[in-house]
Amino acid sequence: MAIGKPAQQAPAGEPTGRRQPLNRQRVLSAALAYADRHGLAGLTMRRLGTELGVEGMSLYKHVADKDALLDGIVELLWAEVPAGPAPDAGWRQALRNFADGLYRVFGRHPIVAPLIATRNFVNIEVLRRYQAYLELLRQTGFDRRRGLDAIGAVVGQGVGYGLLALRYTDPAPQTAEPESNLQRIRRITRTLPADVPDPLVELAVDLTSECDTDRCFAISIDALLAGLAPGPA
Amino acid sequence: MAIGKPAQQAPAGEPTGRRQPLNRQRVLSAALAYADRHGLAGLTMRRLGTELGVEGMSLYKHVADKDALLDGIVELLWAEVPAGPAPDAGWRQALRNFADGLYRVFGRHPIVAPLIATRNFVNIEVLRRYQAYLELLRQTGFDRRRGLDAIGAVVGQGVGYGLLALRYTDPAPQTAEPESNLQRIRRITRTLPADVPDPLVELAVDLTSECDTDRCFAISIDALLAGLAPGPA
DNA sequence: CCGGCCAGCTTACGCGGTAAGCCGGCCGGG
DNA sequence: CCCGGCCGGCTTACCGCGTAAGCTGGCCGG
Repeated sequence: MAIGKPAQQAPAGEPTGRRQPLNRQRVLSAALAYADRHGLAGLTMRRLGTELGVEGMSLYKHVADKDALLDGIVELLWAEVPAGPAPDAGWRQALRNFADGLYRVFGRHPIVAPLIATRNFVNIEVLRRYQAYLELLRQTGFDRRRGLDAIGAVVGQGVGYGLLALRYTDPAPQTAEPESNLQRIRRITRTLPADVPDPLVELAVDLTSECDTDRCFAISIDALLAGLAPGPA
Repeated sequence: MAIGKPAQQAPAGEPTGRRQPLNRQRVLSAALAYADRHGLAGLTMRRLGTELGVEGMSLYKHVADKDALLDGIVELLWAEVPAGPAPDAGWRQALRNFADGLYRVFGRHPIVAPLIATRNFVNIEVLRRYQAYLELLRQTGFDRRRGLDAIGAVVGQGVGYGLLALRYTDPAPQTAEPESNLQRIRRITRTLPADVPDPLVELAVDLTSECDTDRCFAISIDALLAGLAPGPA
């Protein structure tokens, strides 16, 4: 074998010996950060390894497999959502906050957040939040089932609009200077068949600029909350 | 080279010669069907090729690359949504129908439909539908921008609840006989840390059985539509 | 002082996407 | 009637991925 790194002794900074050992948390946050920057397709066990100064295979000591890694990322994303209602908030305000926090996660992690919608949904962070808000709802007179439905509705909106906002904006290039109008049109058109009638192209352009997803979200969460009410099923 | 299929002449059914040549449509629907049955991870260019009686590489004559294939599948999914308002329907009814059609796609293609939320959003089928419904809204007094917002809101709900319904149900096993209650608990718990408190486990179980996503969806789409109104921004 | 343990390393396998080029049959022009 | 080009499909080859299996060297409790 090659000698590997001869200096297992920490290069300069660690007290006792060897570098700070990995653990699930460090692996997951590194994965989230890496995917945020390099895209989901760019996230690879080997590359994540190098990022952490470690061989790819070593990660398997801390996550079962790549699926588990992705599920762990989802956990981290949920951890950014308010963990429970503010102490003085009414239930509507609390749920609005909850949904809003969820919605915002998509803005902060445009590339990674869709995992929330596509991977295993149930994880501790989710359960903790559901329980906290459910508790509040029960105190307000919701029965368990109605409460779960209400929370579900609110989560559905957060996720739905969060995704929609991304999709409307998404294929943005992220280069230094903003793209010209013509460039944008060409980019949008490229995935479409050649014979798309002009009005549809215009529509496509408007979709990425005219729509105010934030406002749509606010409006419809308010409408929803107005339509909900305590009581048994 | 190997002789390949010696009988290029159609085996029994085709008139002129060789098998019916592939085309984008056939490739896409085969891909959708295959992924429906074998999962997204199971969908492979080579395997899809064999499914179509063709070598994997041949598919690249009809789709640019795998990404384009997936985007094409999304197109097919959208094609299942009502293309425009029924002639006699009011705008609320039309939008409800639209959202509902979208929502149902997730039920019909539980494995594949999440692609709608994660891949390129803009494609012709989408544009066609947006235009059709936008047209109706404008006739009702919405200005273009408000109309787009309304459609967006409705789509957001369809997608959001569609996904949520899947996630609540999802990790179902699809074996012949239904799993025992204990099996289900174990399955749900497996992805969670070992020390989850019991109430959270109970919550997890309830999430997959107690929640009535259909009803949540109906309620909140109604609430939303009630809250929308024509007029300029 | 030493035995076990465990984080991380190495090797190796099968499979995925796809670039590049090849071939053989059909079809339209001479 | 012949022939040249075209085009659908085939072949080969490359590189990177996820991961099974086993190894190793240093730390730590006895």
